[in-house]
Amino acid sequence: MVETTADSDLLDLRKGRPAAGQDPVKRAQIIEGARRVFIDKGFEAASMNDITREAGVSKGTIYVYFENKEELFEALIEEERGTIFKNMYEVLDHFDDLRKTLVKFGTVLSVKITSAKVIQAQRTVVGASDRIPELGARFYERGPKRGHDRVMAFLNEAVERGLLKIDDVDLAAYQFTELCLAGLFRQCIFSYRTKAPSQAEIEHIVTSGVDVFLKAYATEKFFAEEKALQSA
Amino acid sequence: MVETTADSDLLDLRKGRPAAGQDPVKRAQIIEGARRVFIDKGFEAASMNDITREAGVSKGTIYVYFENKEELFEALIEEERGTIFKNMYEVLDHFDDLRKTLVKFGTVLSVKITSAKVIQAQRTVVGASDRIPELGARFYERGPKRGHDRVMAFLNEAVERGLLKIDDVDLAAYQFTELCLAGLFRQCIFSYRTKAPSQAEIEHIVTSGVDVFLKAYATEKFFAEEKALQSA
Amino acid sequence: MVETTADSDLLDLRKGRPAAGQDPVKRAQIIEGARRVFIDKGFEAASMNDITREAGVSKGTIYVYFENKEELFEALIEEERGTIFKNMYEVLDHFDDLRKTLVKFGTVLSVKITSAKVIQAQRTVVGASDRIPELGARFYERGPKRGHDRVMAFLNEAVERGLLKIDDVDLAAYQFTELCLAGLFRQCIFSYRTKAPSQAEIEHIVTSGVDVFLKAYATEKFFAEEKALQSA
Amino acid sequence: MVETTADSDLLDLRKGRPAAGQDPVKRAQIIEGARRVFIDKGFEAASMNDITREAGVSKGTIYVYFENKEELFEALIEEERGTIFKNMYEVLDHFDDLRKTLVKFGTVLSVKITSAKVIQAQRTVVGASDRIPELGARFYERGPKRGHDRVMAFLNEAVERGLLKIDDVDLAAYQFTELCLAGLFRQCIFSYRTKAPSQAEIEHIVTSGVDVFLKAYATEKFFAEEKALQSA
DNA sequence: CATGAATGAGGCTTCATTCAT
DNA sequence: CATGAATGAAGCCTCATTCAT
Repeated sequence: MVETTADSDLLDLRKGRPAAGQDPVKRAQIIEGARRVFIDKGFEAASMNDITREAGVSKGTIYVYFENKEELFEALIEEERGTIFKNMYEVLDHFDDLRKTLVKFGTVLSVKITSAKVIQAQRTVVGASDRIPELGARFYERGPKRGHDRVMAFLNEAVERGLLKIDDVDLAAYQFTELCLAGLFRQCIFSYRTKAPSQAEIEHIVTSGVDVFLKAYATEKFFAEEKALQSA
Repeated sequence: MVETTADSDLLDLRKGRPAAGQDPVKRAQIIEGARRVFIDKGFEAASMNDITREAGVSKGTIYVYFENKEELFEALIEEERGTIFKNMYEVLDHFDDLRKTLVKFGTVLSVKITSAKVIQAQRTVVGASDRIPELGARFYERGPKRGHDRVMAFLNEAVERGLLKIDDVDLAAYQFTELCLAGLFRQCIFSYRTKAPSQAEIEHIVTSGVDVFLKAYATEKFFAEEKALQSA
Repeated sequence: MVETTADSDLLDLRKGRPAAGQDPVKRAQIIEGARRVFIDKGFEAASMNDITREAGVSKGTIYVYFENKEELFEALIEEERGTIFKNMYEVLDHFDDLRKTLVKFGTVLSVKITSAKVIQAQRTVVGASDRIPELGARFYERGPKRGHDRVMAFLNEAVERGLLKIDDVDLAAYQFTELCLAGLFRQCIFSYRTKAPSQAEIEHIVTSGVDVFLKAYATEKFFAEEKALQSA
Repeated sequence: MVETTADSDLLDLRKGRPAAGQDPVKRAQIIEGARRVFIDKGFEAASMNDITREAGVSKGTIYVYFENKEELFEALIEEERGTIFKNMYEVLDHFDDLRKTLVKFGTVLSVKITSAKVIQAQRTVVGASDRIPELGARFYERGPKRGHDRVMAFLNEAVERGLLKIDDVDLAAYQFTELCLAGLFRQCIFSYRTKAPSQAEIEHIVTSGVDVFLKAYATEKFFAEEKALQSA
């Protein structure tokens, strides 16, 4: 699925100047300025003047492209969400070695979610979720929730192949994700960790998480196949 | 452990008449007003006037007790943290039946962390963590982190008793906690869930989480004892 | 008398291609849009964007035809004045039965001046008269004042015919006009009346007004003739 | 009837500082600044900054005393109305010589309504009546309308005394007022006249107006008494 | 020439903080 | 000391006007 800026396909690329609020370059420029300011200061503390300065556009122009501060913020968050979760689930597309796939995906997930940029964006969303609850809900629904569905689909396939035995796949998918993040998310989002975990740390956590997950849900068949593979 | 207002030990009790900002009753009154307003509206949207009204104190008085809005907010968060995490770990104090204890503790933890009030408080902290990173760090360190240490201690005891076999107890403690929350925390904090999970749901999640945890870490001895107990 | 756009005689028609701001159709189009917006919202609250939209012309084009917002407004008011007072005095052109003529004219005058559209236009002019005093002055001079002159001329003729006896015809003309409006103008312009008076009400007022006027100024001759006419 | 600033009687004059938005001196100060600016520029063109400067109070203070710009404006207009129409009708209180009383009252009325200050205030009200129709309506109702009622009462008394014979006293009252203003109001409000009419001019108009009025409505009895009085 | 996107000064309003009472 | 009226900087947003296309 391709994540693009909303409406971008409506833009006519005829010669001449684009219509008001239609120039994708300028829109991107505004969003980029907004990103720097909003992500850095949060919704309330960010001022439209700051964004104006950072984006290098005039105040009036921003208001041609976005109705008001809140809408600009929401557009930014949508963008961020698109960027963050893009390409995150490709690993799950080709069913290969189960353990390896889980580790690989868990690592990608963990690295992404705990990267400095993404944490800051999530912090911004959380901070604004009180004033604009739908914002956080939409972010979660179109971001983490979709990822969760992909994980469920993947686990279901593994069940069908007789490699896993799971009563509640929905719950198991959550468990898997949490095992891969094991504390990192909360630490990061509360600024307890001020920088992203190292690759090594993440690998350690994910390997262990997958291990726990498989010990709980893998079938005899899975372990037999794995043993066979290793002795080969 | 005694939970007191931060800095309270810095207050000097020299002389007879209490110095400015020394009356603990008035202080509590201010904090209580601040709680209602800050938790409800978030840091930026809350106005000192709101707090004044809610606390029933004059503006000047607030400024005697707290340097400024930010400091008042920080003091409130300290208080909240104390309230939230108090009495949360008592279950772990008496080592009894392992599975039961884990389920009991996991339930308490999950209920607490996902309760509407606590989620809102955490959202407020997260939202402010960009502007005041130490705030979130301190919150995490004195709240969740301490809990984590208690869990570690508990797991270590179980290991010593030969009931669990764990390589990395620190990591296992995180895994346990996350298994008990399985997705709930993120769902709540992003306002995807707008109300706290039901008791039944939490029990389902915790039971399953403990199960996974024990399948991964429990020893033969543990299972044998458990079987014996059940057949008794 | 030819009512044209003010200044129209200043437009030079030199050369072949019409100079900037010369196309009278486009000019009318702009004025028409301006009318709808200015009359509806008043000078300050009307935005050039509104006018642009309403007139179906681009902003740049408006600024070719009119120096700025104020000048456009003044041009519009000139137009309005022309429209309002055109054909208002025809009744006075043919000297016929005095009382009937006065009633007929008074009615036309009263209906016109108190019609919703005209009241709104006058309100707009009055509201702008502080900022642009000449605007109101010109409006009055070329509108009501000219009407007043026509009334004076008519009264003079009646005096010459021996039907009226008037010391100060100028004053009498004002008195006549005011008697025909008897309170309506002030009520309308202050929005105390929110809709135009009914035909019946106006007729009642005008009939009475003319009666008062004639009792004060008509000669014996007039009354004798009138009596003769009635008994015939 | 005493016209005072709204709520002024609620002010407690206890020692110390007055409550927020309660200090009548400051309130008057703000209104005075608002008067200068609003009356001079009209509602829309006046800026709160102008008023701030003119009143010598800070912006915040204005907003303690008045909800917003519109409310401040309305308060000002109420004040103005009170000031304008105060003491205007005292002449009618003691029934004395009819013609003299009418002339005296007509003069007071005419002088007042056409004074520069009052005209400007009325212009401001008219200009704002499009945006805030109730404002103009209230102004008219509590100002000119009340005056009209007083005139009606006076005329009724004269009718009862057998000095006047009037079918429609309501209409006659309007006619009387208009005869006393004979064109002046419209001339002033449209800025055709840029300064108030002279005392002599007003006397001329009013004398003539009363003459017309009496010729139309006075009884034989009135003229007989008047004749008797003069020959005495 | 017409267009309308862009500008940025300036409008109304809020609110953390101060300080006279 | 407590109070809360006053301050004024700064926030969001509008709109007359310009000028590149």
